[in-house]
Amino acid sequence: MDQTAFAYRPLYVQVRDQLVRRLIDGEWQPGQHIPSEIELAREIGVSQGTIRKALDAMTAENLLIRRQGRGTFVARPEESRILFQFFRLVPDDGKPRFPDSAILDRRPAAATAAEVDSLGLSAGDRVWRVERVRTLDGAPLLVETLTLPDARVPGFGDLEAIPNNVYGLYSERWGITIGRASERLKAIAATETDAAALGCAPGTPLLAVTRIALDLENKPVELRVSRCLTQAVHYSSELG
Amino acid sequence: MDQTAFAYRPLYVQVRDQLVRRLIDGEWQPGQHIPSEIELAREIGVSQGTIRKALDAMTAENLLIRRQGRGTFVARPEESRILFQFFRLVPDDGKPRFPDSAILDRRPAAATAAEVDSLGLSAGDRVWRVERVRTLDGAPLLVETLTLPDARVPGFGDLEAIPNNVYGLYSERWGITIGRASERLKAIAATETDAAALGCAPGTPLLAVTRIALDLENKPVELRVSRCLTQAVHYSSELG
DNA sequence: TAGTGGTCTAGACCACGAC
DNA sequence: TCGTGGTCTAGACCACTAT
Repeated sequence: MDQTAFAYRPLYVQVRDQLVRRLIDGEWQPGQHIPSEIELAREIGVSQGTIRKALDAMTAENLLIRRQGRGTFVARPEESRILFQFFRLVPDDGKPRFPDSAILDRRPAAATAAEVDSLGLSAGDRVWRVERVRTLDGAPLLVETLTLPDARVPGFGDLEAIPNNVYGLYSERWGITIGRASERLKAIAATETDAAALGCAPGTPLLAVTRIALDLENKPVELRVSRCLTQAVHYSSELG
Repeated sequence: MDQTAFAYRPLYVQVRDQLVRRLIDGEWQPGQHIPSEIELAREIGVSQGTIRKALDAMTAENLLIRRQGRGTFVARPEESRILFQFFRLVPDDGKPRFPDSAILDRRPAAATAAEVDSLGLSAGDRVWRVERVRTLDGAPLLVETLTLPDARVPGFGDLEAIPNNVYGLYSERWGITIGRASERLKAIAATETDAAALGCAPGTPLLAVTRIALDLENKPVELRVSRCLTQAVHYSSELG
């Protein structure tokens, strides 16, 4: 393996990139057992220690799960993992729980300027927009708008139902793995529409969370704007 | 070094703990050059590889800074680092900048129940409370209340001024290093008092950020409640 | 018992910074 | 040129899991 390329990249980084590529290309499916360190070392032609550094890096990125004595597995977008990795709204007095969802609307549209910008589209590109309300213990928690580029999710309009865990859907239906996301939070006042959906008064302060979800190639997949009631719930963030 | 203790801890973790202890005890000051890997390996009696794993772990915790060719240094609570590590409010259209501060009030008090709970105090313990308003380019950005246990910051009342970067103050004055913090975010309506300080209308939606800052031993040092105007600014959070 | 990942070691060479 | 941290290798042993 070329270790003296013009733009120098450590060998273990090159190995990591090659393995990520094989994940993207679907050679290994979510949940699947991948070859052991020794097999990969033989196959790729580097030492076991270098393979280990690459696998450790991918484990840190939540792409793999390693279990001593069992092997290395491709991470799956299960609810429990999503809950831990991507869902930061926590009841003030308890453990994180996954809210239920009810779809309010699903329709195709032309991307707005903001969507073009966030999702890396071109003017006039088609998108799907989904509006849903999510509840915790029956009480409305948030309303959110999901925007998906039509080109990324062919056949989206034919789906009979949209599951609660849409990241699992993206993975199963289109082989798209959400690797990371960036969120922007603001405090806003509830509009008439939001207030009706949430059962609160117009003007109620809401936590607006704008999320861009990226796949393993860091290409944007989904834009999500959530408006959340935070009376009994907070957004949790760990620094450092 | 005992590697077969009852509660098994990897050698490199034991080394890390020992080195963190030496940081806490002040053997190495912020900014100082610590011994090289080879020296530490000789001194502690483990291999250079084990020292490296311990130092890498501490680097990942932002306790150390390593520079190829120069050496390993104790991280300093400089503005630029704090800005990156602990300050998540970013102008919508630009790079993070450190806001200016103006102290509104500073007074001793008995800890409230919430403060007792957050800071691990006992009922009746004394605290210092600081109220300040912070501005970005002259425009009010947020008002915040800092609460410090009196026992942790002897002589706090004698300070002539309270600097903008209080984490730097904690480090210089009392040898306290803030290692991490956890934040809880909610959307609230501006009170009359907050509105007056921020120059907005009462009832304006504000982002309320409640932060507990912890030292290297994971003991709480400061409770901070910030109420932020988010018209031109957002709270940035990276997931994954 | 066999196979996996986790830890630890020892030594080589490379890239970077200071002199 | 020297000393630093960064990478890479090879091999040993340990802890965990499945059979």
